[in-house]
Amino acid sequence: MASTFELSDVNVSLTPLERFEEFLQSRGMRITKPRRVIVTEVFSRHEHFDAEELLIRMQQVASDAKVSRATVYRTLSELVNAGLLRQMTLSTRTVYEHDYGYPQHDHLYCQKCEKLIEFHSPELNEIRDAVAKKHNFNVTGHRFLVTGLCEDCRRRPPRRDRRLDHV
Amino acid sequence: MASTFELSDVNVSLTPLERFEEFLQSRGMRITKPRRVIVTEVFSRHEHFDAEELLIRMQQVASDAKVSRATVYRTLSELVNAGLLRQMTLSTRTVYEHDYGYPQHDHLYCQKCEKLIEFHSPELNEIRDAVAKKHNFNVTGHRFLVTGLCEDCRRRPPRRDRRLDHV
DNA sequence: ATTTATGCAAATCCTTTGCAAATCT
DNA sequence: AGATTTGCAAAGGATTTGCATAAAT
Repeated sequence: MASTFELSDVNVSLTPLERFEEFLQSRGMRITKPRRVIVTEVFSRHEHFDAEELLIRMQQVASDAKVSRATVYRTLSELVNAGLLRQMTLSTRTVYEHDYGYPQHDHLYCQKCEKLIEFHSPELNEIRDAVAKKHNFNVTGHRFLVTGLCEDCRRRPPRRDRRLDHV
Repeated sequence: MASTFELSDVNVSLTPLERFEEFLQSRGMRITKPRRVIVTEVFSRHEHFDAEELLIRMQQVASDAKVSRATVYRTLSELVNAGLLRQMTLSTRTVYEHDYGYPQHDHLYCQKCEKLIEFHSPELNEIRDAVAKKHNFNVTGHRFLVTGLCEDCRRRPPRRDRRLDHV
């Protein structure tokens, strides 16, 4: 059965946890301890992370709050569905980042140190929408990843392995 | 030992096979039958494909030209290194497309039928380079993927599963 | 004759799933 | 109580790897 939840209903003044609880309720899902603990941990830091990194962090919190790998994966998926997290696939791993209450942005990706640098570009959306219009395409989002070498890594001789170019 | 091959040395008038042979030689790698057969098959069609699809195509060619799965993967990787193919990771699979002798472009990705529509946008590079300059970032490439619904799929009610938004 | 590449099957990595037990409402 | 969620371990899918054999230089 389709949920009645719509993005326009988002109340931006809620904390991520409150927002997630609202989402769970709207779908008839339960507010459980593992879910609460995961959201709290996820939003305690702003850096990008992957499932395995989060799992390790989860295993370091108070022993009565430990969560299994399966639940970490399942909850990350729900957080994406809820619009709290955004996910993207880099060359090897799937990374997550905060989406809720965080402005839209894109990334510079350093192929050497794997650092992700965020930037904001309104012009990009204009280009995107113009292209979409031309193709009668209905845009729901985009992903723009600029690959190369960050400031720090430029000092060392760059590597030239095409294998890493795709991300 | 580092190869002396540089992108500026590319002779654009070569066929993909010739170009690959040149690449192999420059690296002291051997020109083998499986490699020749794969390159020929890969460049016999322009559509995007993944490793498994190519493997199936390989198994349908003349029986004396069959190639194993491992060799398909290994050769695809070399074709990317050689600059003949470009690869990108979609939600589930890694797809390849012709790069050699083909103009730079980006894609509209239909989340429903998984179609990839190519488009060209010079303005995009300007934005990219401007942002990079601001961050003292050395660009080697980029990937811009616009997600949504293509013209054909717009006629049916769109799905709203955030899980598919990341590609 | 050497050295590299291939094919096979086993191994790996990341993620998902089945199911009984635990936890919510 | 009744339904959903969790944790575990096993299953999956895609890709990589070790090693003996085949092929290229």
